[in-house]
Amino acid sequence: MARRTDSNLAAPVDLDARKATILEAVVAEHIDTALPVGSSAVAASADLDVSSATVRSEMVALEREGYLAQPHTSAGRVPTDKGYRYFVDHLKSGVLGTAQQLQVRDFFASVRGEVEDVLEQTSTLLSQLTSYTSVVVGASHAHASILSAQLVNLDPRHHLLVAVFSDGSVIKHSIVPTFESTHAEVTGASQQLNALLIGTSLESRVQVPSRHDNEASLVRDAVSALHAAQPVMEGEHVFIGGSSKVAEVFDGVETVRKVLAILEQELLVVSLVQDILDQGLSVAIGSEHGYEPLSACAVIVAPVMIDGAPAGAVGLLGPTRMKYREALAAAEVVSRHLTKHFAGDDDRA
Amino acid sequence: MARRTDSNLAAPVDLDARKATILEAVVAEHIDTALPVGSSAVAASADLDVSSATVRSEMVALEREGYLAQPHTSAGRVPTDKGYRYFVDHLKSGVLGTAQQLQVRDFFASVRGEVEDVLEQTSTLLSQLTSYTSVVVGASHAHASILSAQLVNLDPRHHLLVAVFSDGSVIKHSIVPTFESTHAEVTGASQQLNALLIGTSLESRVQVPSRHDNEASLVRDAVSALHAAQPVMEGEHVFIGGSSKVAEVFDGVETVRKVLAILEQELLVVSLVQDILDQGLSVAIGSEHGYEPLSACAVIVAPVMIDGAPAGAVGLLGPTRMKYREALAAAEVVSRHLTKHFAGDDDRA
DNA sequence: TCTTGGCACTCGGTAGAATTGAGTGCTAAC
DNA sequence: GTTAGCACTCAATTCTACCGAGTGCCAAGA
Repeated sequence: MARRTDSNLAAPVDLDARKATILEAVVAEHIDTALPVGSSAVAASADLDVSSATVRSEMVALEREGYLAQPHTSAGRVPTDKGYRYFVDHLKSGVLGTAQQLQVRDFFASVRGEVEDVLEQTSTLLSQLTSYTSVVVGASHAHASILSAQLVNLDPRHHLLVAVFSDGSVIKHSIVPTFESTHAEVTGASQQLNALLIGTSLESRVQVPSRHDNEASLVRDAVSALHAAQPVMEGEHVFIGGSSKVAEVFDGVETVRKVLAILEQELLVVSLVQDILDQGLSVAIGSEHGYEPLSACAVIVAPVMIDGAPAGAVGLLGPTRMKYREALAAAEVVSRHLTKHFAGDDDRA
Repeated sequence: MARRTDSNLAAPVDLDARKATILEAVVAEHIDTALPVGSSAVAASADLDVSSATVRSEMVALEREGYLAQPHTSAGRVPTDKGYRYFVDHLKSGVLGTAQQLQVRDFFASVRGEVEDVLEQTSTLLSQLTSYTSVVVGASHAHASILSAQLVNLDPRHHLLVAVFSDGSVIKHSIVPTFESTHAEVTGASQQLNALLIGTSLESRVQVPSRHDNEASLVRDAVSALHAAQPVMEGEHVFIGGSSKVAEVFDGVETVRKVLAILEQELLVVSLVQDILDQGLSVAIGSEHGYEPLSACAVIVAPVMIDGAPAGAVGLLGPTRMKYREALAAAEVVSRHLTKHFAGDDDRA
């Protein structure tokens, strides 16, 4: 399973077998212990029958090539982002533990409710499965068509536009005209809106009435409000689960603060996920995504499909030394279930 | 301004003037420096003309009475929760800095949009003003009456109930009957629902049709779905701003983790805020609210009113050594503005 | 009786020195 | 090309001494 397209990067230079084994041993060990890994540990663990001295000389090579780094002389080696990248690219895909598989199955067998609720709960699930912070990004409504649009009279000066979309989403928008409207005018405008908007999507432009009466004016206000809402929709469906994991998983208050600060900006999180997907990656390590404050992080993403079209994504955010195999497995399994949940419409009991 | 009712606690024993001055000096100094405060510092700062020895002997008394504590012999004193409580109860109310006042004014002069958006942005504002994590709890919809209810046909087996309330809120709920319905049936059910529900609130029971045709069945499903949604509504409107401040303001990863974990459970946050309001407090210090994981925290709350009735609250969460005067001032100012914003309906341009 | 200067004492924090030990790089021999 | 051997490096740990902020107590003074 390729975890990276070669589109925008030099073809991955493959290391010879022994270097690869050593690199992988270092990464695995470091992920486990969070400590620099020494040559003797590698010589002992990996089943290459060479002495630590040999490992050592290979390690200088790996360091020269940028896969490993030394915190200081006389310490063991630590993987660089490039080292993690190699590791991830050559990872044989893992499987979820049976207990976790069961948990996922149970979850999707019993979730019900609105899309938003499902996504929110999914983000909690994903975070529990992995002990990392999870991100679930919902579909954009841009392409959904409008099934119903109505204007509701709150009081003479305040009206509420409520639009229902074919994907089951609903948006509302206050309309506060500069004039008072009669009940009849609002009802009339509501009917016109329905006629005008049903079947259109947020992307399509519609012909608004050009008359100057209150009713026409309401219709114009409503339509423009609706189209103004479009950019907002993107960010509407971000669910972040397990933000407290950030404090468990990163060391250094400053890192924790920076990551939390990023997570607070949901729009930014959406574009982060989107960027990674656009790059064709399923894992972005360290500085591979451009977000400097997250340079200590690795982000895993997996797209969710509806009708074969991308319609959102699930993601995991952890330290660069995260447990890639397990986390990738979890993200993939959950995204697959989610895709099925929205496609086969219902694995409900 | 009383920050505590005496309803459930022994009447506050008032300390003699000198003890009070000393206690207040210790608290103020500790809030400022986060360090234990020594007798000489107090003797120097507070304008009581006594020697450090005298201060010392008073401090032993204050410690015996539970207002102060010593981290260890030969360290200065640190306030206990009881000490903070005295401090807060005798705090003369502060005023916001002019820059901040301006910021609040500007904010409320220019916010617009749906209630949810306003509340969310308010929570960000409050957190920026104070450098603490903020909580904004929106009104419950229980009392709002229904202005419109309609059933929209997504496909023959999936319908969406959309209800609009007099307070401008909208809720939706999927209806997935066990049978397929014609367009006419859905439209019919929609009309019946409108007739049935308009003017009722989520609290009032309505008479549902007892017939056995599809249309009646849809109506029953929709009504019960709507009433089942009620408990959920409470939690619908919680906005937490500045959760990254948690990492700035508390020391100890474990504390940060615990606090974040609490903040993740929005329902819990709502009841925390509600509990504090119910106790008649505007500040809950340390273990005064029953939430053990938050024993290192102080929580400030200020109710938001609509039409004279409580309709939500704003809150701030910080360490027990938080800057009470400023934080209280910010919470009060913001809650007042918010109240005005929703009442005077609009200080918009 | 309250206040205060004086004084011995406590104990966390810091700074420096010594030590440890994991791990390296190099080299000479296999 | 591999490896055992060895000198070297350097963070981390331990130990020591010591400083000093702060206390508690007491005896003298108001």
